[in-house]
Amino acid sequence: MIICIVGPTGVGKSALALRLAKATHGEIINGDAFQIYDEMNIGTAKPSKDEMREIPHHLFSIVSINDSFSSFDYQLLARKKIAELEQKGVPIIIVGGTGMYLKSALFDFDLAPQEEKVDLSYYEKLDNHNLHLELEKLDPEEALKIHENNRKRVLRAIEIYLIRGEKKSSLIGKQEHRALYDVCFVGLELPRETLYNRIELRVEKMIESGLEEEVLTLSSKYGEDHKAFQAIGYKEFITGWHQNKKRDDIIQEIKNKSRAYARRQFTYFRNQFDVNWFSSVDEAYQFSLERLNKRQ
RNA sequence: GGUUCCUUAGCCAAGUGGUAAGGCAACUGACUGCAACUCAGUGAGCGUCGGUUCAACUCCGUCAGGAACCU
Repeated sequence: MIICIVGPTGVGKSALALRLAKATHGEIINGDAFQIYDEMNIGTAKPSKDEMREIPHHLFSIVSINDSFSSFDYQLLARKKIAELEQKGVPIIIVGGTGMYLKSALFDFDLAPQEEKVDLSYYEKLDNHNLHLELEKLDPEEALKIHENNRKRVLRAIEIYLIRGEKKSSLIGKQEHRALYDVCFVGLELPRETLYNRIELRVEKMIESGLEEEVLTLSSKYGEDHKAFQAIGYKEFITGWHQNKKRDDIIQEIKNKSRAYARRQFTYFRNQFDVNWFSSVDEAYQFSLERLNKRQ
């Protein structure tokens, strides 16, 4: 039995996971795209060293900022870790806010093991509209689903076809769209206003804890051009410095982006997973505990 | 007390005598190798009252609120 704790940023997922793990001698697997990276601690609200020492935490800080990481890598590592813990017979608690990572690991996503590079330069030169027309030729079904302005996704759908020789739509069509594990999704929610206040407070705490210094240190150590720095808090400081933005404006921007992110997470979890939602942490805790105990 | 100017969605803001750009925020949604990414959709009839006009948010006046300057 796997308990997968989801919800928007700042609701208290990590704390719930920790509490559950302590009570059940369970172990925690990270389901967050940026807590994966080493050295990004303050901005990603990673659990503290003490907490990690107390309870086994997996898939935290395992990738260097230099490395590129994707949902394929996550799928591989997470599944491996799940198998290992199932073998060991401990309760598994996955916590994270990255819906797609969770979905790709837990559901029957078909991601090709190694992806060769294909030359997309012809496509990259096209404007949005013509690029979309190209996808329409290769994979009309997929073209219907992706808006032509969503260049990134249109390009990726074309790339999938070129690499795999099969349409993205047909690859997805072959899947059963069900979870591969006995997993129970537990969602934490709060009224918008309460959540937004918590998020703002959390950002302020991050600033006090030295987020700005962390960003400066890491970006000068590794350079600024890394996927990892797309993370909220890092991105805003890096681009803000270049644009000579005022510190307060940068902080405000981080708050805004965090709120918008929380909103998107709600949309994702509500509509992509079958989640048991709780606005009370205690109730979520009780519910999860019962689920875990039932299987042991 | 006088003169001039301003008043457009939650905020910022463009605009024309013929029925209102855009940005931010908010909300809804999409999401199968960048996902804390990327993308789509949704809102006002223009401070108030009255007048001119075929037609006013756009012209005239009234009142209210605000700004600047003068005394």
